[in-house]
This record gives sequence, C-alpha cells and structure tokens, in this order.
Amino acid sequence: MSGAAQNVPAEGHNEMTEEAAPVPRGTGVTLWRQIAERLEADIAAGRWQPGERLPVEAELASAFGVNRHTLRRALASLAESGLIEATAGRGTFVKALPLRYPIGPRTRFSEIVSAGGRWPFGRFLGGRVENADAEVARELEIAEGTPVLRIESIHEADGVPISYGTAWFVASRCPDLDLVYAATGSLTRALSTLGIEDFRRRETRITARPANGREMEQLSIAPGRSVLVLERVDVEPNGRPLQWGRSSFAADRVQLVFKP
Amino acid sequence: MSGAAQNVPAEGHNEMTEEAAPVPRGTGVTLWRQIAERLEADIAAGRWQPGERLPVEAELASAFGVNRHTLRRALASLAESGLIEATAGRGTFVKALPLRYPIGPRTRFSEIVSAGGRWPFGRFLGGRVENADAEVARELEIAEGTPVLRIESIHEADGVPISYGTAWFVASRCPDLDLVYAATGSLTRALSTLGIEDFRRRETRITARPANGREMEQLSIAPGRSVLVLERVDVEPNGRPLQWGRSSFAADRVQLVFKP
DNA sequence: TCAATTTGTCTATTCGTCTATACAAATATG
DNA sequence: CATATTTGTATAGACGAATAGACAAATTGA
Repeated sequence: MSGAAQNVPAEGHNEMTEEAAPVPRGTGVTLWRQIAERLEADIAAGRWQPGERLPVEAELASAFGVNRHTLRRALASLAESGLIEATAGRGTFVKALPLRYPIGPRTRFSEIVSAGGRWPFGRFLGGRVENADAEVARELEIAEGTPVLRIESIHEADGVPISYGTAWFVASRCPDLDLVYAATGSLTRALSTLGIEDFRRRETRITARPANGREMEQLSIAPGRSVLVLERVDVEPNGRPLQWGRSSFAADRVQLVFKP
Repeated sequence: MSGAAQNVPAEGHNEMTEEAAPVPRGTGVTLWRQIAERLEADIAAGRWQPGERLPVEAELASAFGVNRHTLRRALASLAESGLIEATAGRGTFVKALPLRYPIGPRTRFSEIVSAGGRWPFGRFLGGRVENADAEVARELEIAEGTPVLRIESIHEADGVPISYGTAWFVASRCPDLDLVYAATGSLTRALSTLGIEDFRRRETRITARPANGREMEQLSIAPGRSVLVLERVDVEPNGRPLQWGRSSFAADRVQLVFKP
C-alpha cells in the first residue's frame, strides 16, 4: 500500500486500520465506486451493525490506499443510497440491514417481510390491459394476443424498496386487480378479494447483474450494485397459470433462501 | 443521442441500429464498462446466438452514442472474457451461452452440465485439513476445532469456468477425499468411491454482488460482472451434515432454476 | 468553555477516459 | 486480382477522476 497512514488510530479495539486489499485500477470502475461497493458489502455481511460507527475518514482512506477526497466520494454515494449517514464532528453511522427472503411453494412477500419484523407494502406504479406477446403467452399458457393485465410495482419493507418489477395476469381471470392492488398494497389480499383464495409457486428462475438505470432509480441503489432478477410463475390449485412476473431485487438488501 | 450515425446500415433485417438507451455518465462506471455489460447482458438474453455476428463497430458506437475507440474498449473486455472474438475485415462474433442450472434436493453439478449437453469437470485447486472455526462448526453441526477437510475448486462446463468456491467436509467422514476428487474431477464420484452413496441438499442461500479480484481471476470474468454467491448445506440420508460450501457462480453464464 | 475530533468545502494539479482524425492490416466478395 | 468492408493502431486534445493541501463547521467530552 503506497499511502502512508496519516493519522495514528486511537488506542483500543480498532477494525479496518489494517490495510484492505488494494483497490484495482484500470478496471473500468472508479476507485470511489469500488470502495463504496466494498463498504456496502461489508455492511451487508454484518461487519458493522445498524447504528454502529464506521472508522473515521482518514483511517478508511489510508486502509484503501486512496486520497481522503476519493474516500469521501465513496461515502457520499452510500449516503445517497440510504445506507449510512454522516455528521460533521460526530462520525459516519450505518443504517442498513438485509432481509432474509425464503423462496418456497407459498412465497408471499407480505408474510416474509412481516416475519422479518418489518412493515410490508406493495407500491402500485401502474397497470394496463395489453395483448399478450409471445413471451407472456408462453409463460401463462394462453394464446398470443389474449388480453392480459400488466402491473408494475415496487415492494418495500419499512419503506425501503426491496424489489421492483412487472407481473402479468390473465385479464379475464383478474378483473380490476390493479385497482384493488393499488388500494390494498397487497397482491395476495387483492387476489383474495377477487375470489382467488390460493396460488402457489411453480418455478423461480434467478439471474444477477448490475442494476440498470431504471432499477437504480426505483430501488434507490447506487450505480453498479447488483440486482437479483427473479422470473417466477405462480399457478392456481387447478394448475392453471395465474401470474408470470419478473422482478429485480436489491441484492444487498435481501438474501434469498431455498430449502428443497 | 448526440452522435450522428456515421455509416448507413445495409438493407435488410438490422438490429441495434436504433439508438440504445443513453449510457449514463458520472456513475462511477466508465462508458466502456457499461457498454461491455450491456452487450454481455444482451448476449446472455439471447439477442445474439453463439456464432452470430454483432453489428459492426461503427454501428454499435453510434447506437451507444460514444466514440468508436470507447466502443472498442468495451469489445476488448468482452473478448478478454471469452464472450466474443473479433477479426479484422471479418467482424465480431459471439462465443457465449448461459447454462440452465436447476437447484433441487439432488443438485449434482455433473448431471446438470451433462444434461445441458456439455462436458462437466471439477478442477481441484487445493485441499487441506484444518480445525473448524465457529462458522464451519455451526454449519456442519460439529464442535469447534474438529478437523475438517477444506477443498477449493472450480467447476467447468466445456472448459468454461462456471463456479469457483470452497467446501468443508468432516475430515473423519471423508478421508482422502481431496486425493480422489483431484483424480476423478467429480465430487459425487469421489464420495461414492469412499462409500458415501448419497446425500441431498438441505438448504441453499443465495446473494449476488460484483465479482471480486479472486473471482474475476478464477472465473475469467470481466471486472464488475456479477456473481451469484451460493451457500449450501448437503446432508447424508441420516440427516447428518456432510458438506458446507460457498461458491461464486459467474452470473452471466448460468441461470439458476427452482421448482418448489 | 475550550480543545480535540470528525466531517464538509474550497482551490489547484496530475493522470486516466473519451473523443477525434487518419491510416494500416486483414478478410470477404465479385 | 481488385474493391469494399471491418477491425487494429497511432497520435493528439478535452474533460473527468484522483490527488494534494488548507481551512471552516459541527459535535463530543473534559
């Protein structure tokens, strides 16, 4: 590490004063972005708990081998994402916490979030009836061109966006679902209101990639952060597809759990 | 899009000549990196099939609204990852293809890769006996300090690295597993040789994040690409934990599939 | 109340990214 | 074989990232 430590750390328990792995240069990702990502990952991994204070800027800068201004640029982006908050004279504190998210036959966002001790909410962004294209038709096992209801929403836990995505429903099966969903903030409850008492997960497909502009915006996550992209098909008890959806989960705010 | 198209595209079916969404600037990710990621995502999404030629550099540059040199920098990184190959006078062609990877009670890498029509191989990187730390002990349900066998390996399909990770086994249960694994290139076969005929998946936990330096190196993926991090526990028929492992999957080369 | 600590802001310089122009080299096709 | 097409390389200038130094502002604790 080329940068010499500029401030001698106070005595006592001290994390992060040992040098971190060098931040690679020339990778196409700026230093401040990489540092922000590492700090975010460390927080997600539990290195610092909510409410805990991070090492001071000078220490972090030294540990990462960068200038304090570069380090501050990293912290600024974390603050922008809502993960940390800094106050002059006081320090920088952690705000975030990941959610344990089991995926099973009866995956229900509301139940999962409530079980995690937080407040679930489905923020309805928009819905409209459109004719099923080839992909939607295949997933829902209907004829191409059949009217489907397309709903776009964000799912939040304690006001923090967890997932953002789109779901398609057979329009004739779910009249006015968008209106009831918008009113209740819960998809499961809206379906129940419409007489659909049960459905279960048929298949979940997962990939991951860096968030795009829309996802960054809707999920309030920093550029370059990863999203887990879930494509899922839910079916009614008679086996008929009810819903096909594709959602992006803020990877740092959720940990998917599977038990075969 | 500020950049004017510099070459009139040839007549006939033509993708990508319409302008792509503008590449954001000031995000901490260079333009060439973002372009590389988008092209990689498009390839993974099936926009171009292996063997198919990408639009020429001038067209791509125009579509992304960047200089041809910037576009070339993006293509260079994709070529470095093995996704594409370019030849002067000939064009740029796609090489990559994602693997469908079902996760279930009997997840076996070899079976999955073979089912996908490719050649599976477990590249043994190293193994040694060590004393279980707190985390390993908890996952394997043994006393802290119990000797465990730690194995590091890369799993490949047709010579392309798919996952890289570490697994821990109760040393007394799997004597010489590392040696047999190194010799056979198949964990399942190695365990069978040692008298362990069956095991099943108890739990799989998934997160995602950008690949770190080691993962970029071992998986031959470009900086900033995402990895799917799987923590898994496998147990023997009697319910006793056999293996705890944590592997990083190249997110662009694999799509995880779950059927509850 | 004051000193110490920590974050916040300003100005300036150097290095890397992006753009631009031009032309060489390799391949494909008529 | 010649032309068109496409990638590959060289040089140069403008702009953003990173560094550096200095000092102000806010908070904490003695």
